[in-house]
Amino acid sequence: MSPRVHAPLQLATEAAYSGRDDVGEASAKPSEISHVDRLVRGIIDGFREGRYQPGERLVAADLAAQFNVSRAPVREALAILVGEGVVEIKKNYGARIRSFSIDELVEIMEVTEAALVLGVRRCAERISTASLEELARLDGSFEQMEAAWHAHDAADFVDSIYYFHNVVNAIAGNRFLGFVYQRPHFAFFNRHLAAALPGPGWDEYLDSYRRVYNSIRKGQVHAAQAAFSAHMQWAISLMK
Amino acid sequence: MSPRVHAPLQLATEAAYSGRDDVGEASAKPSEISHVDRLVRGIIDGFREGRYQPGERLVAADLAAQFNVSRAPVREALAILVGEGVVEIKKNYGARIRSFSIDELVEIMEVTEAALVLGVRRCAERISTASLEELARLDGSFEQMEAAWHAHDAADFVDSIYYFHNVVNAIAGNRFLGFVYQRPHFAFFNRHLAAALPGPGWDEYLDSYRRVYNSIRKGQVHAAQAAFSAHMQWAISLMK
DNA sequence: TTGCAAACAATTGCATGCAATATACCCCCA
DNA sequence: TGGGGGTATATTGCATGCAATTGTTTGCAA
Repeated sequence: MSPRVHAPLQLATEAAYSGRDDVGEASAKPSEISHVDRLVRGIIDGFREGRYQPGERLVAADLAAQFNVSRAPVREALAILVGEGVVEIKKNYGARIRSFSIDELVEIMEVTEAALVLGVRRCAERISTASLEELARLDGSFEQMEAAWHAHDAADFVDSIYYFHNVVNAIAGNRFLGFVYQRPHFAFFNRHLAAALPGPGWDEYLDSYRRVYNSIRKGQVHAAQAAFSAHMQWAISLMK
Repeated sequence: MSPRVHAPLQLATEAAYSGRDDVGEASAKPSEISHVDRLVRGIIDGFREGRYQPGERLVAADLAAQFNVSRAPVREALAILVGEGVVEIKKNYGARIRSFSIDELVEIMEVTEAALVLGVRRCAERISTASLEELARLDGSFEQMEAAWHAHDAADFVDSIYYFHNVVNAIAGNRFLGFVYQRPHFAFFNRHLAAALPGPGWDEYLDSYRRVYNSIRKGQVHAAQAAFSAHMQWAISLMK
Protein backbone atom coordinates (compact mmCIF):
# COMPACT_ATOMS: atom_id res chain seq x y z
CA MET A 1 0.00 0.00 0.00
CA SER A 2 1.30 3.42 -0.85
CA PRO A 3 2.10 5.89 1.89
CA ARG A 4 -0.88 7.74 3.19
CA VAL A 5 -1.59 11.29 2.25
CA HIS A 6 -2.15 12.48 5.78
CA ALA A 7 -4.08 15.62 5.59
CA PRO A 8 -2.36 17.83 8.13
CA LEU A 9 -4.60 17.65 11.14
CA GLN A 10 -4.32 20.66 13.34
CA LEU A 11 -5.28 20.55 16.96
CA ALA A 12 -7.06 23.31 18.76
CA THR A 13 -4.07 23.58 21.00
CA GLU A 14 -2.00 24.51 18.00
CA ALA A 15 -3.84 27.68 17.22
CA ALA A 16 -5.93 26.06 14.52
CA TYR A 17 -8.56 28.68 15.11
CA SER A 18 -6.84 31.55 16.77
CA GLY A 19 -6.09 34.17 14.19
CA ARG A 20 -6.28 36.65 16.95
CA ASP A 21 -4.47 39.26 18.95
CA ASP A 22 -2.95 37.77 22.06
CA VAL A 23 -0.76 35.45 20.04
CA GLY A 24 1.81 38.03 19.15
CA GLU A 25 5.24 36.55 18.96
CA ALA A 26 4.00 33.02 19.21
CA SER A 27 3.39 30.71 16.26
CA ALA A 28 6.84 31.59 15.04
CA LYS A 29 8.37 29.29 17.58
CA PRO A 30 6.52 26.00 17.89
CA SER A 31 8.69 25.66 20.97
CA GLU A 32 7.99 22.41 22.74
CA ILE A 33 4.97 20.43 21.77
CA SER A 34 3.37 19.05 24.89
CA HIS A 35 3.10 15.37 25.54
CA VAL A 36 -0.66 15.65 25.47
CA ASP A 37 -0.66 17.11 21.96
CA ARG A 38 1.73 14.47 20.79
CA LEU A 39 -0.49 11.77 22.23
CA VAL A 40 -3.69 13.09 20.72
CA ARG A 41 -2.06 13.38 17.35
CA GLY A 42 -0.38 10.02 17.74
CA ILE A 43 -3.57 8.21 18.60
CA ILE A 44 -5.47 9.82 15.75
CA ASP A 45 -2.70 9.13 13.28
CA GLY A 46 -2.47 5.61 14.59
CA PHE A 47 -6.11 5.15 13.79
CA ARG A 48 -5.94 6.80 10.40
CA GLU A 49 -2.96 4.65 9.50
CA GLY A 50 -4.82 1.56 10.57
CA ARG A 51 -2.61 0.78 13.54
CA TYR A 52 -5.58 1.04 15.88
CA GLN A 53 -8.84 -0.55 14.83
CA PRO A 54 -12.33 0.62 15.73
CA GLY A 55 -13.40 -1.14 18.88
CA GLU A 56 -9.83 -1.84 19.85
CA ARG A 57 -9.05 -1.62 23.50
CA LEU A 58 -6.72 1.21 24.46
CA VAL A 59 -5.19 0.79 27.88
CA ALA A 60 -3.76 3.94 29.39
CA ALA A 61 -0.73 2.18 30.80
CA ASP A 62 0.07 0.61 27.43
CA LEU A 63 -0.20 3.92 25.63
CA ALA A 64 2.00 5.47 28.29
CA ALA A 65 4.61 2.84 27.60
CA GLN A 66 4.29 3.20 23.82
CA PHE A 67 4.76 6.94 23.94
CA ASN A 68 7.24 6.79 26.76
CA VAL A 69 5.36 9.03 29.15
CA SER A 70 3.41 8.57 32.33
CA ARG A 71 -0.30 7.90 32.53
CA ALA A 72 -1.20 11.48 33.45
CA PRO A 73 -0.78 13.02 29.99
CA VAL A 74 -2.26 9.88 28.45
CA ARG A 75 -5.40 10.38 30.48
CA GLU A 76 -5.60 14.00 29.39
CA ALA A 77 -5.25 13.00 25.75
CA LEU A 78 -7.93 10.35 26.15
CA ALA A 79 -10.15 12.91 27.86
CA ILE A 80 -9.83 15.14 24.80
CA LEU A 81 -10.71 12.28 22.49
CA VAL A 82 -13.67 11.34 24.65
CA GLY A 83 -14.83 14.93 24.41
CA GLU A 84 -14.58 14.61 20.66
CA GLY A 85 -16.78 11.55 20.69
CA VAL A 86 -14.03 9.51 19.15
CA VAL A 87 -13.09 7.35 22.10
CA GLU A 88 -15.19 5.77 24.80
CA ILE A 89 -13.84 5.04 28.23
CA LYS A 90 -15.25 2.18 30.18
CA LYS A 91 -14.54 2.37 33.85
CA ASN A 92 -11.87 0.03 35.10
CA TYR A 93 -11.69 -1.62 31.74
CA GLY A 94 -10.08 0.70 29.25
CA ALA A 95 -10.72 3.13 26.48
CA ARG A 96 -11.64 2.08 23.01
CA ILE A 97 -12.06 3.65 19.65
CA ARG A 98 -15.66 4.12 18.74
CA SER A 99 -17.15 2.38 15.77
CA PHE A 100 -20.09 3.68 13.83
CA SER A 101 -23.10 1.95 12.38
CA ILE A 102 -24.18 2.63 8.83
CA ASP A 103 -27.03 4.76 10.15
CA GLU A 104 -24.62 6.88 12.09
CA LEU A 105 -22.30 7.26 9.12
CA VAL A 106 -25.25 8.46 7.06
CA GLU A 107 -26.12 11.02 9.72
CA ILE A 108 -22.53 12.16 9.87
CA MET A 109 -22.45 12.54 6.11
CA GLU A 110 -25.56 14.66 6.15
CA VAL A 111 -24.03 17.05 8.64
CA THR A 112 -20.74 16.99 6.78
CA GLU A 113 -22.52 17.97 3.60
CA ALA A 114 -24.32 20.81 5.31
CA ALA A 115 -21.06 22.20 6.64
CA LEU A 116 -18.86 21.61 3.62
CA VAL A 117 -21.27 23.07 1.14
CA LEU A 118 -20.63 26.38 2.82
CA GLY A 119 -16.94 25.96 2.15
CA VAL A 120 -17.49 24.96 -1.46
CA ARG A 121 -19.71 27.96 -2.09
CA ARG A 122 -17.42 30.45 -0.44
CA CYS A 123 -14.39 28.97 -2.12
CA ALA A 124 -15.95 29.28 -5.56
CA GLU A 125 -16.94 32.85 -4.75
CA ARG A 126 -13.44 33.77 -3.75
CA ILE A 127 -11.43 31.70 -6.19
CA SER A 128 -10.49 34.76 -8.25
CA THR A 129 -8.86 36.37 -5.25
CA ALA A 130 -7.03 33.23 -4.16
CA SER A 131 -3.26 33.38 -4.02
CA LEU A 132 -1.11 31.35 -6.38
CA GLU A 133 -0.04 29.19 -3.48
CA GLU A 134 -3.63 28.43 -2.58
CA LEU A 135 -4.46 27.54 -6.15
CA ALA A 136 -1.43 25.28 -6.30
CA ARG A 137 -2.58 23.52 -3.15
CA LEU A 138 -6.04 23.12 -4.58
CA ASP A 139 -4.74 21.69 -7.84
CA GLY A 140 -2.31 19.47 -6.00
CA SER A 141 -4.98 18.09 -3.71
CA PHE A 142 -7.12 17.14 -6.67
CA GLU A 143 -4.16 15.48 -8.36
CA GLN A 144 -3.57 13.46 -5.22
CA MET A 145 -7.19 12.45 -5.34
CA GLU A 146 -6.87 11.28 -8.92
CA ALA A 147 -3.71 9.37 -8.12
CA ALA A 148 -5.31 7.59 -5.18
CA TRP A 149 -8.32 6.82 -7.30
CA HIS A 150 -6.24 5.27 -10.06
CA ALA A 151 -4.35 3.25 -7.49
CA HIS A 152 -7.70 2.00 -6.17
CA ASP A 153 -6.56 2.87 -2.66
CA ALA A 154 -9.67 3.71 -0.69
CA ALA A 155 -7.82 4.92 2.38
CA ASP A 156 -5.64 7.27 0.38
CA PHE A 157 -8.66 8.38 -1.58
CA VAL A 158 -10.70 9.47 1.41
CA ASP A 159 -7.60 11.05 2.90
CA SER A 160 -7.12 13.11 -0.22
CA ILE A 161 -10.78 14.11 -0.19
CA TYR A 162 -10.37 15.24 3.39
CA TYR A 163 -7.31 17.22 2.41
CA PHE A 164 -9.10 18.66 -0.62
CA HIS A 165 -11.86 20.01 1.58
CA ASN A 166 -9.40 21.43 4.01
CA VAL A 167 -7.83 23.37 1.17
CA VAL A 168 -11.25 24.45 -0.05
CA ASN A 169 -12.20 25.56 3.44
CA ALA A 170 -8.99 27.52 3.76
CA ILE A 171 -9.63 29.39 0.53
CA ALA A 172 -13.23 29.91 1.61
CA GLY A 173 -11.84 32.08 4.36
CA ASN A 174 -14.07 30.97 7.21
CA ARG A 175 -11.65 29.88 9.89
CA PHE A 176 -14.31 28.41 12.10
CA LEU A 177 -15.39 26.09 9.32
CA GLY A 178 -11.80 24.92 9.07
CA PHE A 179 -11.69 24.46 12.80
CA VAL A 180 -14.87 22.43 12.91
CA TYR A 181 -13.94 20.24 9.98
CA GLN A 182 -10.59 19.54 11.55
CA ARG A 183 -12.17 18.31 14.76
CA PRO A 184 -11.10 14.72 15.25
CA HIS A 185 -14.58 13.32 14.77
CA PHE A 186 -14.68 14.56 11.20
CA ALA A 187 -11.18 13.29 10.53
CA PHE A 188 -12.22 10.00 12.04
CA PHE A 189 -15.39 9.80 10.12
CA ASN A 190 -13.46 9.87 6.88
CA ARG A 191 -11.43 6.91 7.90
CA HIS A 192 -14.54 4.98 8.83
CA LEU A 193 -16.00 5.83 5.47
CA ALA A 194 -13.06 4.28 3.69
CA ALA A 195 -14.11 0.88 4.93
CA ALA A 196 -17.37 1.17 3.03
CA LEU A 197 -15.94 2.69 -0.07
CA PRO A 198 -14.49 0.73 -2.94
CA GLY A 199 -18.00 -0.24 -3.78
CA PRO A 200 -20.17 -0.06 -6.85
CA GLY A 201 -19.83 3.68 -7.39
CA TRP A 202 -16.07 3.93 -7.43
CA ASP A 203 -15.99 5.50 -10.89
CA GLU A 204 -18.74 7.96 -10.20
CA TYR A 205 -16.96 9.15 -7.10
CA LEU A 206 -14.04 10.78 -8.86
CA ASP A 207 -16.23 12.16 -11.63
CA SER A 208 -18.35 13.95 -9.05
CA TYR A 209 -15.35 15.52 -7.44
CA ARG A 210 -13.96 16.53 -10.80
CA ARG A 211 -17.17 18.42 -11.43
CA VAL A 212 -16.88 20.11 -8.05
CA TYR A 213 -13.25 20.93 -8.61
CA ASN A 214 -13.76 22.29 -12.12
CA SER A 215 -16.71 24.40 -11.09
CA ILE A 216 -14.75 25.85 -8.22
CA ARG A 217 -11.81 26.58 -10.47
CA LYS A 218 -14.07 28.46 -12.88
CA GLY A 219 -15.74 30.32 -10.07
CA GLN A 220 -19.13 28.84 -10.92
CA VAL A 221 -20.63 29.16 -7.49
CA HIS A 222 -23.98 27.56 -8.06
CA ALA A 223 -22.62 24.73 -10.18
CA ALA A 224 -19.98 23.85 -7.60
CA GLN A 225 -22.51 23.85 -4.81
CA ALA A 226 -24.98 21.78 -6.80
CA ALA A 227 -22.38 19.29 -7.89
CA PHE A 228 -21.17 18.80 -4.35
CA SER A 229 -24.63 18.43 -2.86
CA ALA A 230 -25.67 16.05 -5.58
CA HIS A 231 -22.59 13.96 -5.00
CA MET A 232 -23.18 13.74 -1.27
CA GLN A 233 -26.82 12.86 -1.71
CA TRP A 234 -25.85 10.19 -4.19
CA ALA A 235 -23.23 8.80 -1.84
CA ILE A 236 -25.72 8.77 1.02
CA SER A 237 -28.32 6.96 -1.04
CA LEU A 238 -25.67 4.44 -1.99
CA MET A 239 -24.95 3.71 1.63
CA LYS A 240 -28.51 2.93 2.55
CA MET B 1 -32.35 38.90 36.46
CA SER B 2 -34.55 35.90 36.02
CA PRO B 3 -33.10 32.42 36.32
CA ARG B 4 -31.44 31.16 33.19
CA VAL B 5 -33.06 28.66 30.94
CA HIS B 6 -30.10 26.35 30.74
CA ALA B 7 -30.51 24.31 27.69
CA PRO B 8 -29.53 20.86 28.88
CA LEU B 9 -26.02 20.47 27.64
CA GLN B 10 -25.06 16.90 27.17
CA LEU B 11 -21.48 15.84 27.15
CA ALA B 12 -20.06 13.24 24.87
CA THR B 13 -19.23 11.22 27.91
CA GLU B 14 -22.89 11.00 28.70
CA ALA B 15 -23.83 9.10 25.60
CA ALA B 16 -25.00 12.20 23.80
CA TYR B 17 -24.29 10.46 20.55
CA SER B 18 -24.18 6.81 21.31
CA GLY B 19 -27.46 5.32 20.34
CA ARG B 20 -25.66 2.09 19.86
CA ASP B 21 -25.28 -1.49 20.90
CA ASP B 22 -22.74 -1.87 23.65
CA VAL B 23 -24.70 0.37 25.97
CA GLY B 24 -27.22 -2.23 26.96
CA GLU B 25 -28.35 -1.76 30.50
CA ALA B 26 -26.63 1.57 30.90
CA SER B 27 -28.35 4.93 30.64
CA ALA B 28 -30.89 3.65 33.11
CA LYS B 29 -28.47 4.15 35.95
CA PRO B 30 -26.58 7.43 35.70
CA SER B 31 -24.46 5.76 38.35
CA GLU B 32 -21.69 8.04 39.47
CA ILE B 33 -20.89 11.03 37.38
CA SER B 34 -17.15 11.41 37.21
CA HIS B 35 -15.37 14.43 38.59
CA VAL B 36 -14.18 15.30 35.12
CA ASP B 37 -17.71 15.45 33.75
CA ARG B 38 -18.84 17.51 36.68
CA LEU B 39 -15.97 19.92 36.10
CA VAL B 40 -16.56 20.32 32.39
CA ARG B 41 -20.21 20.96 32.97
CA GLY B 42 -19.47 23.22 35.90
CA ILE B 43 -17.04 25.37 33.99
CA ILE B 44 -19.35 25.67 31.01
CA ASP B 45 -22.31 26.49 33.20
CA GLY B 46 -20.20 28.94 35.11
CA PHE B 47 -19.48 30.73 31.89
CA ARG B 48 -23.03 30.62 30.64
CA GLU B 49 -24.25 31.98 33.93
CA GLY B 50 -21.73 34.77 33.77
CA ARG B 51 -19.66 33.61 36.71
CA TYR B 52 -16.62 33.30 34.50
CA GLN B 53 -15.91 36.05 32.01
CA PRO B 54 -14.21 35.68 28.64
CA GLY B 55 -10.51 36.25 29.09
CA GLU B 56 -10.74 35.44 32.76
CA ARG B 57 -7.87 33.52 34.21
CA LEU B 58 -8.69 30.01 35.31
CA VAL B 59 -6.09 28.52 37.62
CA ALA B 60 -6.18 24.78 37.96
CA ALA B 61 -5.50 24.85 41.67
CA ASP B 62 -8.32 27.33 42.27
CA LEU B 63 -10.78 25.26 40.29
CA ALA B 64 -9.66 22.21 42.20
CA ALA B 65 -10.44 24.00 45.44
CA GLN B 66 -13.77 25.31 44.16
CA PHE B 67 -14.92 21.88 43.08
CA ASN B 68 -13.27 20.15 45.98
CA VAL B 69 -11.13 17.78 43.94
CA SER B 70 -7.48 17.48 43.12
CA ARG B 71 -5.80 19.04 40.14
CA ALA B 72 -5.70 15.82 38.11
CA PRO B 73 -9.37 15.78 37.08
CA VAL B 74 -9.27 19.55 36.69
CA ARG B 75 -6.49 19.20 34.17
CA GLU B 76 -8.45 16.58 32.30
CA ALA B 77 -11.50 18.80 32.18
CA LEU B 78 -9.42 21.72 30.96
CA ALA B 79 -7.86 19.47 28.34
CA ILE B 80 -11.33 18.68 27.04
CA LEU B 81 -12.23 22.35 26.91
CA VAL B 82 -8.98 23.17 25.15
CA GLY B 83 -9.81 20.50 22.60
CA GLU B 84 -13.15 22.20 22.12
CA GLY B 85 -11.45 25.48 21.39
CA VAL B 86 -13.19 27.06 24.31
CA VAL B 87 -10.28 27.48 26.66
CA GLU B 88 -6.66 28.39 26.07
CA ILE B 89 -3.88 27.24 28.33
CA LYS B 90 -0.80 29.35 28.67
CA LYS B 91 2.14 27.53 30.11
CA ASN B 92 2.97 28.36 33.68
CA TYR B 93 0.35 31.03 33.71
CA GLY B 94 -3.07 29.51 33.63
CA ALA B 95 -6.01 28.70 31.44
CA ARG B 96 -8.44 31.28 30.28
CA ILE B 97 -11.72 31.40 28.52
CA ARG B 98 -11.37 32.42 24.93
CA SER B 99 -12.96 35.55 23.65
CA PHE B 100 -14.09 36.06 20.09
CA SER B 101 -13.82 39.02 17.81
CA ILE B 102 -16.79 40.18 15.77
CA ASP B 103 -15.24 38.63 12.67
CA GLU B 104 -14.98 35.33 14.40
CA LEU B 105 -18.53 35.50 15.66
CA VAL B 106 -19.68 36.13 12.11
CA GLU B 107 -17.77 33.12 10.89
CA ILE B 108 -19.23 31.00 13.65
CA MET B 109 -22.71 32.15 12.75
CA GLU B 110 -22.21 31.20 9.14
CA VAL B 111 -21.23 27.68 10.09
CA THR B 112 -24.01 27.52 12.63
CA GLU B 113 -26.50 28.47 9.97
CA ALA B 114 -25.19 25.83 7.60
CA ALA B 115 -25.56 23.14 10.23
CA LEU B 116 -28.84 24.23 11.78
CA VAL B 117 -30.63 24.66 8.49
CA LEU B 118 -30.33 20.92 8.11
CA GLY B 119 -32.08 20.45 11.42
CA VAL B 120 -34.81 22.93 10.55
CA ARG B 121 -35.47 21.23 7.23
CA ARG B 122 -35.55 17.72 8.62
CA CYS B 123 -37.67 18.80 11.55
CA ALA B 124 -40.26 20.37 9.29
CA GLU B 125 -40.26 17.23 7.17
CA ARG B 126 -40.84 15.01 10.14
CA ILE B 127 -43.11 17.18 12.22
CA SER B 128 -46.15 15.09 11.38
CA THR B 129 -44.53 12.01 12.85
CA ALA B 130 -43.27 13.75 15.98
CA SER B 131 -44.52 12.47 19.30
CA LEU B 132 -46.76 14.55 21.51
CA GLU B 133 -43.93 14.94 23.95
CA GLU B 134 -41.65 16.31 21.25
CA LEU B 135 -44.28 18.74 20.10
CA ALA B 136 -44.80 19.87 23.66
CA ARG B 137 -41.10 20.50 24.04
CA LEU B 138 -41.06 22.43 20.80
CA ASP B 139 -43.98 24.59 21.82
CA GLY B 140 -42.53 25.06 25.26
CA SER B 141 -39.19 26.14 23.94
CA PHE B 142 -40.79 28.78 21.78
CA GLU B 143 -42.85 30.02 24.69
CA GLN B 144 -39.66 30.36 26.72
CA MET B 145 -38.21 32.34 23.88
CA GLU B 146 -41.17 34.69 23.85
CA ALA B 147 -41.00 35.11 27.61
CA ALA B 148 -37.30 35.96 27.53
CA TRP B 149 -37.93 38.36 24.70
CA HIS B 150 -40.65 40.19 26.56
CA ALA B 151 -38.41 40.38 29.61
CA HIS B 152 -35.72 41.91 27.41
CA ASP B 153 -33.25 39.42 28.84
CA ALA B 154 -30.66 38.81 26.16
CA ALA B 155 -28.92 35.99 28.00
CA ASP B 156 -32.15 34.12 28.57
CA PHE B 157 -33.17 34.81 25.02
CA VAL B 158 -30.11 33.26 23.41
CA ASP B 159 -30.32 30.40 25.87
CA SER B 160 -33.86 29.70 24.80
CA ILE B 161 -32.86 29.89 21.14
CA TYR B 162 -30.16 27.36 21.83
CA TYR B 163 -32.67 25.16 23.55
CA PHE B 164 -35.15 25.61 20.72
CA HIS B 165 -32.62 24.39 18.20
CA ASN B 166 -31.74 21.44 20.35
CA VAL B 167 -35.37 20.44 20.36
CA VAL B 168 -35.59 20.99 16.62
CA ASN B 169 -32.48 18.90 16.07
CA ALA B 170 -33.87 16.13 18.22
CA ILE B 171 -37.07 16.00 16.20
CA ALA B 172 -35.02 16.16 13.01
CA GLY B 173 -33.68 12.77 14.00
CA ASN B 174 -30.05 13.26 13.07
CA ARG B 175 -28.20 12.42 16.23
CA PHE B 176 -24.87 13.60 14.93
CA LEU B 177 -26.28 17.04 14.30
CA GLY B 178 -27.42 17.10 17.91
CA PHE B 179 -24.03 15.96 19.01
CA VAL B 180 -22.20 18.62 17.01
CA TYR B 181 -24.51 21.42 18.08
CA GLN B 182 -24.07 20.43 21.69
CA ARG B 183 -20.30 20.66 21.47
CA PRO B 184 -19.21 23.27 23.97
CA HIS B 185 -17.99 25.70 21.34
CA PHE B 186 -21.51 26.10 19.97
CA ALA B 187 -22.94 26.43 23.44
CA PHE B 188 -20.27 29.00 24.18
CA PHE B 189 -20.83 30.86 21.01
CA ASN B 190 -24.40 31.56 21.98
CA ARG B 191 -23.33 33.14 25.21
CA HIS B 192 -20.85 35.34 23.39
CA LEU B 193 -23.59 36.36 21.02
CA ALA B 194 -25.75 37.56 23.87
CA ALA B 195 -23.28 40.33 24.57
CA ALA B 196 -23.92 41.78 21.13
CA LEU B 197 -27.62 41.28 21.11
CA PRO B 198 -30.11 43.72 22.58
CA GLY B 199 -29.35 45.91 19.62
CA PRO B 200 -31.40 47.62 16.97
CA GLY B 201 -33.07 44.47 15.67
CA TRP B 202 -34.49 43.18 18.91
CA ASP B 203 -38.05 43.17 17.60
CA GLU B 204 -37.19 41.57 14.32
CA TYR B 205 -35.42 38.76 16.10
CA LEU B 206 -38.47 37.20 17.67
CA ASP B 207 -40.58 37.75 14.56
CA SER B 208 -38.06 35.78 12.53
CA TYR B 209 -38.13 32.90 14.91
CA ARG B 210 -41.89 32.96 15.01
CA ARG B 211 -41.90 32.50 11.26
CA VAL B 212 -39.48 29.61 11.58
CA TYR B 213 -41.49 28.06 14.37
CA ASN B 214 -44.82 28.41 12.61
CA SER B 215 -43.49 27.04 9.37
CA ILE B 216 -42.06 24.05 11.15
CA ARG B 217 -45.30 23.47 12.99
CA LYS B 218 -47.21 23.46 9.71
CA GLY B 219 -44.65 21.19 8.08
CA GLN B 220 -43.80 23.82 5.49
CA VAL B 221 -40.32 22.61 4.77
CA HIS B 222 -39.20 25.21 2.31
CA ALA B 223 -40.72 28.11 4.17
CA ALA B 224 -39.08 27.07 7.43
CA GLN B 225 -35.71 26.70 5.79
CA ALA B 226 -36.02 30.01 3.98
CA ALA B 227 -37.18 31.86 7.07
CA PHE B 228 -34.31 30.52 9.10
CA SER B 229 -31.66 31.25 6.51
CA ALA B 230 -33.01 34.71 5.93
CA HIS B 231 -32.96 35.39 9.62
CA MET B 232 -29.38 34.26 10.01
CA GLN B 233 -28.25 36.28 7.02
CA TRP B 234 -30.00 39.29 8.42
CA ALA B 235 -28.42 38.79 11.83
CA ILE B 236 -25.01 38.40 10.24
CA SER B 237 -25.40 41.56 8.19
CA LEU B 238 -26.44 43.34 11.35
CA MET B 239 -23.25 42.32 13.09
CA LYS B 240 -20.96 43.68 10.45
C1' DT C 1 -20.72 -31.18 31.63
C1' DT C 2 -22.83 -26.98 33.21
C1' DG C 3 -24.10 -23.26 36.36
C1' DC C 4 -22.69 -20.35 39.99
C1' DA C 5 -19.97 -18.08 43.33
C1' DA C 6 -15.91 -16.38 45.22
C1' DA C 7 -11.22 -14.95 44.89
C1' DC C 8 -7.97 -12.74 41.82
C1' DA C 9 -5.96 -9.66 38.52
C1' DA C 10 -6.08 -5.69 35.82
C1' DT C 11 -7.44 -1.02 35.10
C1' DT C 12 -9.26 3.21 35.97
C1' DG C 13 -10.00 7.52 38.81
C1' DC C 14 -8.02 10.53 41.62
C1' DA C 15 -4.54 12.56 45.03
C1' DT C 16 -0.07 14.14 45.78
C1' DG C 17 4.71 15.57 44.91
C1' DC C 18 8.37 17.75 42.40
C1' DA C 19 11.01 20.02 38.81
C1' DA C 20 10.81 23.44 35.05
C1' DT C 21 9.62 27.95 33.72
C1' DA C 22 6.95 32.01 32.63
C1' DT C 23 5.24 35.95 35.01
C1' DA C 24 5.32 39.56 38.30
C1' DC C 25 7.31 42.21 41.54
C1' DC C 26 10.81 44.97 43.57
C1' DC C 27 14.78 47.49 43.82
C1' DC C 28 18.15 50.22 41.89
C1' DC C 29 19.73 53.58 38.77
C1' DA C 30 19.39 57.31 35.43
C1' DT D 1 9.59 59.86 37.46
C1' DG D 2 10.57 56.19 34.24
C1' DG D 3 13.05 52.12 32.81
C1' DG D 4 15.78 47.90 33.25
C1' DG D 5 17.48 43.82 35.42
C1' DG D 6 17.45 40.27 38.80
C1' DT D 7 15.04 37.58 42.08
C1' DA D 8 10.88 35.47 43.99
C1' DT D 9 6.57 33.57 43.25
C1' DA D 10 3.06 31.20 41.07
C1' DT D 11 1.60 27.83 37.96
C1' DT D 12 1.91 24.37 34.85
C1' DG D 13 3.42 19.69 33.17
C1' DC D 14 4.32 15.37 34.35
C1' DA D 15 5.45 11.20 37.40
C1' DT D 16 4.02 8.23 40.87
C1' DG D 17 1.11 5.95 44.33
C1' DC D 18 -3.08 4.06 46.16
C1' DA D 19 -7.87 2.80 46.67
C1' DA D 20 -12.10 1.50 44.29
C1' DT D 21 -14.19 -1.19 40.90
C1' DT D 22 -14.73 -3.97 37.20
C1' DG D 23 -13.75 -8.14 34.31
C1' DT D 24 -11.85 -12.69 34.52
C1' DT D 25 -10.65 -16.95 36.01
C1' DT D 26 -10.83 -20.71 38.91
C1' DG D 27 -12.96 -24.00 41.86
C1' DC D 28 -16.91 -26.34 43.52
C1' DA D 29 -21.30 -28.37 43.48
C1' DA D 30 -25.26 -30.14 41.01
